[in-house]
Amino acid sequence: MATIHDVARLAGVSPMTVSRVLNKSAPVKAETRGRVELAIQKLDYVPNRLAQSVVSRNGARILALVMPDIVNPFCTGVARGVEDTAQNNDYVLIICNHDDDPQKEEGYFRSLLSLKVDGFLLMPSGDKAKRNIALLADKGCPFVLIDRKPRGYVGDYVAGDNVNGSAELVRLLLSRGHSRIGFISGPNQISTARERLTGYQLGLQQSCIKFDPELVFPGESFESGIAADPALTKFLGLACVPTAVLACNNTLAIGFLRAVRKRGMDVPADFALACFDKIAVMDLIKPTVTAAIQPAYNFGTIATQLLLEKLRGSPVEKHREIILRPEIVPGESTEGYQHTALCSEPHRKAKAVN
Amino acid sequence: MATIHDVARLAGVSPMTVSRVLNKSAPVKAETRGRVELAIQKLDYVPNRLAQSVVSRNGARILALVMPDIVNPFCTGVARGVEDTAQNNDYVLIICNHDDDPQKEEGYFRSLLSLKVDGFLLMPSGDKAKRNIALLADKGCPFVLIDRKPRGYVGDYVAGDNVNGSAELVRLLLSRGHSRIGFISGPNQISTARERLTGYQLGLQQSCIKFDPELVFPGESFESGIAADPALTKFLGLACVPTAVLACNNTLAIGFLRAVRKRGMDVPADFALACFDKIAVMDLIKPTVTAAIQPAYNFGTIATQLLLEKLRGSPVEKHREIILRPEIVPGESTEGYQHTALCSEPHRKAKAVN
DNA sequence: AGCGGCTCTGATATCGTTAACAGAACGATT
DNA sequence: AATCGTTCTGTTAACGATATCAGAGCCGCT
Repeated sequence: MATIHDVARLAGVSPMTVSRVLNKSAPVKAETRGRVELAIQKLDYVPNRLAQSVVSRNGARILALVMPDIVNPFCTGVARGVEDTAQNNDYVLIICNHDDDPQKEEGYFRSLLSLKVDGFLLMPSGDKAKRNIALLADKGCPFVLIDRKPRGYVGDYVAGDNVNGSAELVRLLLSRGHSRIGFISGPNQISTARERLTGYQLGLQQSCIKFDPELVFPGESFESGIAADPALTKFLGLACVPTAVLACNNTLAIGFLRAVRKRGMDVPADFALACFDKIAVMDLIKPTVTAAIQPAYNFGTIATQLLLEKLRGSPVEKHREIILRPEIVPGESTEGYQHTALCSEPHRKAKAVN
Repeated sequence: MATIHDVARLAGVSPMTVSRVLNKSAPVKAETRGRVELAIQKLDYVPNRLAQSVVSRNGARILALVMPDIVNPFCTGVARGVEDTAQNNDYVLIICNHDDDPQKEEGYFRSLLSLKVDGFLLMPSGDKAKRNIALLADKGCPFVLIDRKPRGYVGDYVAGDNVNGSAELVRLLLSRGHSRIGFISGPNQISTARERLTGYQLGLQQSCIKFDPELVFPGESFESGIAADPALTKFLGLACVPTAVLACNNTLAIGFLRAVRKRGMDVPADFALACFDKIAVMDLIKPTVTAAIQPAYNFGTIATQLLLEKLRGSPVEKHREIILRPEIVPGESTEGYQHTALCSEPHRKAKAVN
C-alpha cells in the first residue's frame, strides 16, 4: 500500500508537502498542489489514520457504543441513532454487546482504550459498571451514559423518565379497573429497573393503593424474557392473583405474553399487560401491547451530540442530564376488563391452575 | 496516559524489555518480569494498539461490518453473529449502515481502509457495489460477502438459498389453493431480489403455471416497506386480482400487511401472504406470517470465521461459497383459503375497491 | 541596499511501539 | 583456557505520519 513517501517521490516533493496538501494545514503553490494531487490519484493513496493518530495524539475518529445487546429493539434504535450522528461527523462506530456482564464490559473497555477511541457511548451493565466507568474517567477518556446509570453516578447522561413513565402506566391500568397489578422487575443492579419499580410504587401511592411486595417479581435478567415465566408462576400462586401485570421492559412483556399463552390463558382476557420500551412491529401484534415507548433513536443522537461537543473542547462544561419523556401508547392488552374479579374473590384462571 | 517508556523507567529497564514482557515475544528473567509487571500494574498501563499496528504493519484487530441497516432484524441477527465471533477472537467490530446507497458505502470503505481494519464483512448495497468491492480487492484488504453479491462476483460468500426457498414458498401457496400469486420484488440491483424472483418463477414452472409479469411488482426499495403499498394498489387494479402475495423480504411483508389493513381488508381473508426472512416476534403477530427464515446469526458467525481464516494466512485458499437453506415456517397467513375465488371470477374485495 | 513580511518548501525530530541486531553474562563443553 | 550455546537485555532504526523550525525566494517599503 502506497505511503506518503511514495506519493512524495512520485510528485517530486517532500512528504511534508504532501501532508500539507492533504490536510490543507499550510499554503502550497497551486502548481505543486496539482502535482501532488495527481500523484495521490495515480497511486489511489489512502492516508494511514492510525499513524496520523499516533503522531497527532488524537484518536482515530472512532467512537464506541457499549451496550447490552444489539438484538433488543431498544438497543438497535439507540445504535442507529448513534451511528447516524457519528457518520455525519466523520466518525466510525465500534459496537460491543456486554450482555449485562460487567466483566465482559471491562474487557471491552480495556480493548477500546488501547485503541484510543475518541469517546464512549455507554449503556452500562449495572451498578457494578461503576468501577469500569471509573477506569474511563481515570484515563481521561470522554463518555456519555445512555438509558442507565450506576448508583451515585454523576456525569453526562441521556435517559427516559422511568419513574413517571412507569407511574403513568400504573395509572392507566388503574383507570381500566385493575387494582392488583403485578410488577415484573429487572435486576436491582440496573437503574432503569429500580426507577420503574419506584414509578410503580408512586403510581399506586398516588391512587392511595397500598404497595404489596408480594406483587413484585424480581427478575434477575433483563435481556431474555425468561424471567417472565417464573413471574407468572409466582403470581398464579398468590392467594389473590393480580389482574394486570406491568413488565419492566419489552422482552419481559413478550416473555410474559408467551408464558400466559403456554398455559392456555391470554391477554387481556386473563391479565392486562403493559410495559416499557417499544416492541418490534408493535402494531401487528395481537393484542397490541400498551407501552411507554422511549425515543430510542433520539437517545442515540442526543448522547452522541453531547459526546461530540465534549470532544470539540469546551472542557469546563458542567455535567448534563437529559431526560426524555416516554410516549404512553395504549394498546389492546389493557382493554376489556370486566371489573368482576376483585381482590376478595380469587382470580378465575388461578383456580384452574392451583 | 502512561507509555511504554514510563513503565520502563519505573521498572528500571528498557522499553524493549517491557515490550517483551507484554507480548511474550522473547524470554525475560523472572525477576525482571516481576518488576515490569508491577510497574504495568502501578501505572495501569494500556498499550497503544495504534502504534503497535503502525510498526508491526498489522491491523489493529478491528473488523468492519458494512450492511444496509442494523434496524432490519435480519441485519441485526447477522451483526450479533459477527460481533460474537469477533469478540471470541479478540477483535472489535465497526458497524456501518449504507442504506443501500453505494456512495455511502464507498465513503465507509475509504474511511475503513484508512483505519487499516483487518477485514470486511459485507452485505453490499447492490450491483453498483462492485466498484467499491474492487477497491478493497485492489488494496489487498480481505473481505467476505454476506447475503448478497453483485452480478458476476466470485469470492468468499455466505448466503441463503434464495431460489429454492422462494420456490418452496410458492409451492406452499399453491398447495393452499392459490394459483394467482403476486410477487413484491426488491430492487433488481440486489441479488437476493433477483434470486427470489427466479425462485418464484421456478416454483410456478414446477407446477406448470404460466408466469405472468403483471403479477410482479418491482419495488425499488428494500429496507422500508413502503413499496408494498403501491404494490397492493397495482394488484387490486388487475383484471384478475391475485389471491396470494409473496413478499421479497420481511419489511415488504410487514408493509403489505399494513397496507391491506389500511384498506379495510385482511390477511389471510383477502390475501394469503408469505415472505423471506424472519419478522421480529413472529409468533405474536396476528396472523403469524408464513416465512422462509434464514439463519441470520449463523450467516454472521460463519462469514466471520471465513474471514478470520483468511487473516490467519492460508493465502492460496480457493474462494468459498456457503449456501444455507432457509427454514420454511408455515403461519396463519397462508391458511383458510376457500378455493372459490379462481382466476376466472374477480377477487371479491377487488370489486369493492375498483 | 537593507529590512520586514509574505508564501512556499524541506530537514529534522518526534509520536509509541516493535524488528533486528549486538552484546553481556553465564554455564557447559572441549 | 578457549569455545560454544543459552538466556537475557539494550541500542538503533524503523513504521507512517505530523510539528517545528529554518530557510529560500519574492515583493514592497523605506
